[in-house]
Amino acid sequence: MATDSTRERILQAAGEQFANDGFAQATIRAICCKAGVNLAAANYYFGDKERLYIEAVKHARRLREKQAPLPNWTSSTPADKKLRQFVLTLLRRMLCEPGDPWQTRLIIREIMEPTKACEEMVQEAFQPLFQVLIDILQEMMPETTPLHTLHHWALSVIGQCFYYRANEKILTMLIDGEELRQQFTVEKLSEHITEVILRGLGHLPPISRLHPVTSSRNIDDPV
Amino acid sequence: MATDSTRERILQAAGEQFANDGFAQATIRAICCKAGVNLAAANYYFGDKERLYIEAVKHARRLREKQAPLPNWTSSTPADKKLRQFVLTLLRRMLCEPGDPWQTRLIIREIMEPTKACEEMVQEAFQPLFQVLIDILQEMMPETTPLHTLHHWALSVIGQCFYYRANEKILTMLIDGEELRQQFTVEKLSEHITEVILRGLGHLPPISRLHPVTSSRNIDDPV
DNA sequence: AATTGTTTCAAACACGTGTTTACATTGACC
DNA sequence: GGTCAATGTAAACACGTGTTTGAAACAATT
Repeated sequence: MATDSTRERILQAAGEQFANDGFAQATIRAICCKAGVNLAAANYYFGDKERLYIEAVKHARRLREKQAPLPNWTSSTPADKKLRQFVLTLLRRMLCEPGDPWQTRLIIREIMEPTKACEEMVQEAFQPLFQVLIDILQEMMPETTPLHTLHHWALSVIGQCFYYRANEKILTMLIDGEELRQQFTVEKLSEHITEVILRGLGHLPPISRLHPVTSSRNIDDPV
Repeated sequence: MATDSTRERILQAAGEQFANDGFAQATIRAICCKAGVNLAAANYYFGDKERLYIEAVKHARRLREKQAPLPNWTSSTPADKKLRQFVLTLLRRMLCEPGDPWQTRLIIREIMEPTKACEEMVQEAFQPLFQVLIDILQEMMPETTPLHTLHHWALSVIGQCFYYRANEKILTMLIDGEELRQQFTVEKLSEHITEVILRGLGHLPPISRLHPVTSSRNIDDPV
């Protein structure tokens, strides 16, 4: 049908506009203009601006998950390999190169300023993904590890990944452009983040033995 | 002068409104109403909405730095203690409990969606803070460590801290409220984040020896 | 007391926005 | 070909917003 074409065009244009300008700043006029359809078409297909926004967010998330899916693991896949691939996938979704990352920008916006679209997104996508990460970490830590400790480590993983997308603009002001291009690729970042976690969990040899343990307080290993 | 009083009142009200609603959504009418001054007063004192916003952001940052300053260190202060206190300070600024954290919400907004106010903020506050962190890390890592590696580790620290503020709403949907209240305090979070980094750098004993090193690839220690 | 500069105020202006409406066009089905 | 529902279009509407204006209230100085 031709209707699907206009509907799709509006959804695409709306996604880009909302990602760039936010919900309030983006105008239906600009969206319809970019989509090459009449002003009233958006309201005709989606009712009002808010429902259009919600649909655009859902659309963006579905797109993004297809573009960067988690690999299939077997029961024999080692946990640290799963962690490595998990981080890589998360970063791919965040930074989504190559191509225009409007989907992720839109999702980040929704995370920072949740609307009605957020709840669906969390339950459909974030909650399961979070659980996958928890399961991986659980394999790498003692059985007796309390749940909140698993949560802390999981958020350490996600936090590091999230930062590079969220503070993109700040990064370009703090770090030289050439260094960013060469050392802050998806591959190198995922490599670094994985190593921070693996070393932290004692699954990799320490980074150097030049500096001995000089903790200013004692850590009692509960096991 | 009485003029200073109204100016201050507008600045305070503007900060709260902009923090809650963002630049576009916040209205001068609402700000002046909350401040208890006439509608035209905002334009009278600040010219236009954008300059009011910029002043509000500057005001918020200055307030926040006074409320949570970095401690004074001597040359004999051990690096891991400095790191611990750095993380604690950063988290205090982010989460700024107790009290209404409108200052931080406004700053986070500016980070996510930079305007003219951002450049001043980065150069006056973030750049120096970033350098302090780099210096601390440099003390804990081999002399030969390349700059971009220091940057990676520094961003691992900041990223973990940032996440808890930025994704506040998401956290409440992923993690039980009671657990959040008990296990996600500023003190416990800073403790965890510091330990992730210290263990990663080999400055603390590993978390457990139950699970042996099972890396699926080799790490060549360049030193 | 008069004057001058500053601050406050209510009202109005100009503009952009989401939404609606009434009409035109299309396209499938009998 | 005629009918009718679905879709596309342009214009208008209703409302909220940032900003301006011109006068009133006030403070300080002469």
